[in-house]
Amino acid sequence: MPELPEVETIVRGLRRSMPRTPLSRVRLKQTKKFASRPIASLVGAKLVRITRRGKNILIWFDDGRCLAVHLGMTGQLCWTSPSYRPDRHTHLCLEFTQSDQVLHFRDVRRFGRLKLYPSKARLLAEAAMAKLGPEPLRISLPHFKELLGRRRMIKALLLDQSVIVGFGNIYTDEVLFAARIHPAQPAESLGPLAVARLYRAMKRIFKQAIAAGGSSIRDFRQSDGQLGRFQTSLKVYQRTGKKCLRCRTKIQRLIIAGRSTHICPACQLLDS
DNA sequence: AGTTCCCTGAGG
DNA sequence: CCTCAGGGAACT
Repeated sequence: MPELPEVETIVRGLRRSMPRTPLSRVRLKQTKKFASRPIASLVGAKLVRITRRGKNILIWFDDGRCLAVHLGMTGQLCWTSPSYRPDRHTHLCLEFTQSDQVLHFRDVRRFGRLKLYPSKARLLAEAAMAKLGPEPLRISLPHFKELLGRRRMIKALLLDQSVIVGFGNIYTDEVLFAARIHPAQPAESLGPLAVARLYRAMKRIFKQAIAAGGSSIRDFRQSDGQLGRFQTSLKVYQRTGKKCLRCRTKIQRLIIAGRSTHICPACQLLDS
């Protein structure tokens, strides 16, 4: 569930209380999924910055190394105090010299990823990173138009991180509703007006959701443990059977691109 | 490009 | 007990 706005919210929150002292201790739960023993070698390094690429959180150290964190579905990355008691879902704790800030990573369903890279060059060379598409908040309209010149269903295309990054199931449904586009519409069949609506809806919804601290649907928490506020602004996601806020038709749930999909059947017509 | 699987907790 | 939730890798 963490999509671009939730990941951006986490990154901004993590930056706010970043300790500048050396890492003093790494506590790691060794599971098959997070077999990340090399992370322990970060002791002594200092945090220099925290950035985002798509849904990946990049934690940079003064020796050039980078810890890449993907939250998957239920991952949480929070600052806590040294008195925090790791539970059975806490996989990593980073402690810092002369600091009360402890960074911990929890992931109930273990769909997340932790990986340490020796340098920026090695991170960028990683296939999973190199093939990521453009950032929705940076992309130009002409470039966006270009991405849509394929036959695939628009929803499948938006969800594909190698086409464009940051979309997950919630924001895809919301953006398509706002742009009045049916999720099964072949992308290349969208006219210039529809593409422009989609482009503007994408920018607006991502920006508003970031400003609201993301959407807390199930597990999402900001890096300080607070809930996001954008869930109250969602117009179609999980509103199956409720009235469309634009035309009062009942919202339908269907399966598209293997994902549960929410649409207003009157506002989002499939045209051929 | 579509399908399966990973993983756990919530809800029926 | 069963089904569902879904990001992304690894298949086919």
